Amino acid sequence: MRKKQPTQADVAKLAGVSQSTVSIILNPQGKDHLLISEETREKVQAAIQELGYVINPAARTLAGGQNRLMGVFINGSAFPLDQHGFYHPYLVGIEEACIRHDYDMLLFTRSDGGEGVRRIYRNGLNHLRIADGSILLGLENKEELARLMKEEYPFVFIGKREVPDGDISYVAADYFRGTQTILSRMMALGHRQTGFFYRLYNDATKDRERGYHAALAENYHSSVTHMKRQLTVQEITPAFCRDVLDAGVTAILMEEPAMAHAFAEGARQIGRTCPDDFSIAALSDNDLAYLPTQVAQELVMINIPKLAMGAAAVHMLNQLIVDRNKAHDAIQMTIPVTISGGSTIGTVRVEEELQG
Amino acid sequence: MRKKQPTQADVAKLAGVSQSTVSIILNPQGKDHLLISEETREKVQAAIQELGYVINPAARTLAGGQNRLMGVFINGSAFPLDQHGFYHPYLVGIEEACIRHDYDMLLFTRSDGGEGVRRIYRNGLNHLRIADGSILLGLENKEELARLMKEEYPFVFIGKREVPDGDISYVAADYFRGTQTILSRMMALGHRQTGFFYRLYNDATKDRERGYHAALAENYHSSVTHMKRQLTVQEITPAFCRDVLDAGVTAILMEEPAMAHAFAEGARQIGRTCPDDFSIAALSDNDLAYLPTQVAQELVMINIPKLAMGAAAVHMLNQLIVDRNKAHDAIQMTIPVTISGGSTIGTVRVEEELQG
DNA sequence: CTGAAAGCGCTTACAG
DNA sequence: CTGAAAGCGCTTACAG
Repeated sequence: MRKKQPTQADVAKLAGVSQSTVSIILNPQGKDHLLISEETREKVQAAIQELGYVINPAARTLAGGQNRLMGVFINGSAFPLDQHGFYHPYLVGIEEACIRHDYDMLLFTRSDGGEGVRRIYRNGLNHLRIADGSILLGLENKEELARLMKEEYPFVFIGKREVPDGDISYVAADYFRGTQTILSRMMALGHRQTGFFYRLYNDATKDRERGYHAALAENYHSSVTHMKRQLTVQEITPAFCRDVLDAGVTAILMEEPAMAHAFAEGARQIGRTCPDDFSIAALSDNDLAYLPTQVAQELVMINIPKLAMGAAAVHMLNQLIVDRNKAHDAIQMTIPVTISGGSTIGTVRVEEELQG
Repeated sequence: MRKKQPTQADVAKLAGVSQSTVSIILNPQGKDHLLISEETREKVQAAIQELGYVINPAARTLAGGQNRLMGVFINGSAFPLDQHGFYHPYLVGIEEACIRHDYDMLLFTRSDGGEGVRRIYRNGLNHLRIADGSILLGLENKEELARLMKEEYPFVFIGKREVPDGDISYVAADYFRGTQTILSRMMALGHRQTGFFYRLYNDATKDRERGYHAALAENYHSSVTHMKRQLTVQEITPAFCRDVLDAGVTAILMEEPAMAHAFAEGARQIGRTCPDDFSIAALSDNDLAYLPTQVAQELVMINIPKLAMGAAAVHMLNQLIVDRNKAHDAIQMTIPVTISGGSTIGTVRVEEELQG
């Protein structure tokens, strides 16, 4: 039979004080804390030692205290077998910042209703509520976000999400400026015919798209041919590459490195090489571990500052938790990206220009 | 100002029933659950929908319910930057099993008192108590284990730990049989002079040592020369290798692959090669990612079934939690290991035998 | 089948 | 400086 834990009342009885005195001593941030005499404090500490008292976090939360629990809701595995998980770098940043801010991490694992999508609400219950606040990664369900907002549950989204019913707090990568920088660099080297290819059309894609158009607008004032479409990696065949290149496109922006790699491979098979015949760049560094090391090093791409984003999310969420009783605007933070690689962008060949 | 969440009392009022009826409906495992009429049930569900009611987990825990929270206490980073963390494969198994058993994972991150060691108890408070039970990895502090036992907090240790005050529940790898198998294989190939080198002397080392002696005992009935000592990788210099080999030792067991690799390298520098001049094996597969791929493939070594161990820990802990009000013996489980590689073990050369 | 009530172990005004 | 008391939102006997 499991023994009953000692409670504050037990401690109080042993120390010869009231239970609230014990509570006040245990809560240094409370306003009465300084009023307790050193003598009382020592008696209580001694009783705590003697009984092996430990606080009951559930009772503390219920009574209005905090658990210092930071929830992490991932729409996927936090510990994928291959260790190259998309989310891993965010989690590194989150864990590190949680340690600094003195939070434990609560990983919600059991929200998969068998539909392949993890849901926050099941049976009408918000699982997140046991944590003081939560960081959300990869959640696509905007309804659930809207409901969390309505409940005024403190949360921070990693990645950008625009929801209908008002602003949510998020930390995002600056895809706008990253994309703009890369395309401007290409256009400075003479490229005029551009292509923009994405895997999914989501809020991040919209930012990249805006950056793409901003670069077009500021770098070229006469008309420019450009292609823009949604693609899967499987669709990037040699035939597709020929179509794109024969249309005169020489500056290619792909959402994912794997798509850029597939294009370079497809083009090679029809005798076109990079950067001689075309320049190419990726607008993220996702799943880089699955590409050859050389590609990972040479391909021009946007590096998503995942560690910094994870850490920033913890900072922001801590702020929301601390201020949870004040009226509060959403905090939205955009973190600068860096651009790596270099050898997949070059000047436009003279022949190309003559042809074009 | 944060809105107050609706409570069961609010739901009850709207549905025109008592608060306990709402609770009974929300707890399908409770004994009164079947007694509620379908009509009442529907009224209550409708009220829950309308109010957006969500249960308060802290209140539920306090009142004796369960949170289905499984704590994970790691003496290190759960999300190491290099992604080759020692603990990662355990966590993969734990996460997967937590999903199956419907637990969320609570990662205790904030127990580092700045001493480089994470502690369960701080300020006399057991942080683990918010979780229904916890899995412990890499905890060296036997005092804390003893205290957890005294409190009858449900926990499972990953790795073997013998504590003074009784048995703890653990899941361990079968280093005994793994070591015995490897050394028997070496001795079957003619090796008689053996060396056993370890990095730390802990409970796992003791198991390996027992396996080592078991193999010696069963394979050779006359006297045998053997070396046994504690080592760091740094100490494995060419001079050290010469000493060992010149002493006639031909069968070498190293705790870690890195130690085995260092020995093979050191030996190569003094002109001795494996498996011609000696056979070598590692008694774990820790930190394999840092060794050359070829070494990782060829070196004979014990593969620790980390995924299976993590999953088994969750199963066991779930059992302890379910049975927490019954008297309970500790559950101790040893999981078979496999042995990989092969080309670092060979027959003893005739010259060696003549020399020896 | 359903409700009134005790109790889980805390925090926090409030009263002295 | 310290204590008595209300209340946080549930679960679970208990009574009907």
